[in-house]
Amino acid sequence: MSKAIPSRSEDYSLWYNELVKKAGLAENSAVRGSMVIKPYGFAIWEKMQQTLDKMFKESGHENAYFPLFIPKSFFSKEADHVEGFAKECAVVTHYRLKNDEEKGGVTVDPDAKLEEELIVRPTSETVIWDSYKNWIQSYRDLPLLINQWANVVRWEMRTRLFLRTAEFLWQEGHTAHATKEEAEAETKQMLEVYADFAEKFMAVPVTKGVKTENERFAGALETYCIEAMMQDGKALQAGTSHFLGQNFAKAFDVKYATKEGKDEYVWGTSWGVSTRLMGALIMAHSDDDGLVLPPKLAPIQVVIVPIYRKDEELEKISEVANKFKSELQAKGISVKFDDRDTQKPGWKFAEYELKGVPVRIAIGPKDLEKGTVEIARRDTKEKQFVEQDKTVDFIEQLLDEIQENIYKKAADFKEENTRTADSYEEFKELLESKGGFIYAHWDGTSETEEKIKAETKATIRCIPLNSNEEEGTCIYSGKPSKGRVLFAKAY
RNA sequence: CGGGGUGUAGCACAGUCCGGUUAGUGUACCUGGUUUGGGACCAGGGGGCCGCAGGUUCGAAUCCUGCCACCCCGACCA
Repeated sequence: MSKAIPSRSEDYSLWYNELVKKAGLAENSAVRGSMVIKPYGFAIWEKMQQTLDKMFKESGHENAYFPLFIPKSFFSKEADHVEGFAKECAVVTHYRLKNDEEKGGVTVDPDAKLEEELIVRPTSETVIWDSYKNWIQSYRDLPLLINQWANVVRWEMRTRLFLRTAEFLWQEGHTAHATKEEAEAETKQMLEVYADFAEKFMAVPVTKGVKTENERFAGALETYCIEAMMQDGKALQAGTSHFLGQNFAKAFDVKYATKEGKDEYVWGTSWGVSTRLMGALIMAHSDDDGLVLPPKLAPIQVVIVPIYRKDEELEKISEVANKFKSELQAKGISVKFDDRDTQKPGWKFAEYELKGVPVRIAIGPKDLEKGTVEIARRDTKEKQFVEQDKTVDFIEQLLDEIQENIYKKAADFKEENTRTADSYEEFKELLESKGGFIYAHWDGTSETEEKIKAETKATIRCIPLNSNEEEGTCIYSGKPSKGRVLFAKAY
């Protein structure tokens, strides 16, 4: 099968779509807007999950599970929340089918109408806070630090594999605290966890910041986020962490008794990342030959391809290959020895490049003679011969080097495509000609933000956390501004 | 939901304008043989509700109507 994918320069969107499908990550399903995550794609997601789950547990969180269905009435308890999600909810109205006498097949049984409709969760704040009401009585019950791995449904108009699907997988953390300060600290802590994960594991550099009022989570007082840059210069929101204040505590009447015996509302946070991270991972590093995976998240880190003519040769090569396989595995490196005789070496090379396997070892008759192996790295496509007794150490080091290199490449790209604009003309010119991230002054009003969005399609991705205070004037309104914010076109 | 485009073998496409033998090509698949350091070659073979449903016609992949799905551009989107 010809697996060539379109080039990025030709058509970036098409390149992404084809890559996702050809690399065996995911495909569209029979259900509109919902994808099938295929084994290789799911293996990458599982690695992300395992890593994140460990990070959550190390920071004191526990996993739990709450229902998929949420009673409709729960949504209306928090006004901003319902407004934010109402437009994209899937609703369950009946609980039974029956045979269709007229048209054949089955039809919804009108006698099986639910008293109260159920909403398929688009996020779980409401159902979780309803439980928290019963779980929290006293300051001794706090903080409550819960995470849930789940699927959620948001009825999106236009979907794209991983980046925006009607149903997606994610984790959502929901915590309750005695004080505002504690909840704020939690919100920021989880933002740091996300940023660490993105940079150290996904090798994707991110900008940390706070969302403007327009972009804030429905029901939150403050939304923190990490924003990544894709290879086409567009921004991708990779994770969010929300400070909910006492909004949900008040909506669901979650109070605790203080040491002094007074009743107080608890303070909440919620935070999440989704299978959208897969999109970020793919778009940040991959090239026209296929995926480029960071070693820390690659399901297969090293693949060994034998090159042989006769069965005796394969036998000898297998001995060497299996020795490397077990030695590498002993060091915690995942290895696949592809000794299938149904595909030729060249075919396998192309296949594992498409799948983004970081390191490839080829062993052939020449290597047996010389006591070497050929080692190829996916990120730079460099190949070299390495002596067999140095191979294991070499690879261990090489995996670290690849992890670092692809991070650096992405970080350099992000820096090269981050610019400042001091006038609206310059802003529009930069956005049009170069894209990328643009730091510019903004007067702090939603009105200005929306006008800029309408005229240029760029939005304020965030107000960066590390930005220096700098007096200036808004590029749009000319009004005073205390610092630059990050603008970009976004996914 | 609005504008545009596309649905033909697992995948990529031709054929559709102008209806007419048995619907083709590449690739993938199966069999046999030769091969194997970058997607092998030769020979033979199998695979099609032509997106779905209706209609026009002696006859529909082709014409008409409706629907569905996907892609692009908008709108929408934490």
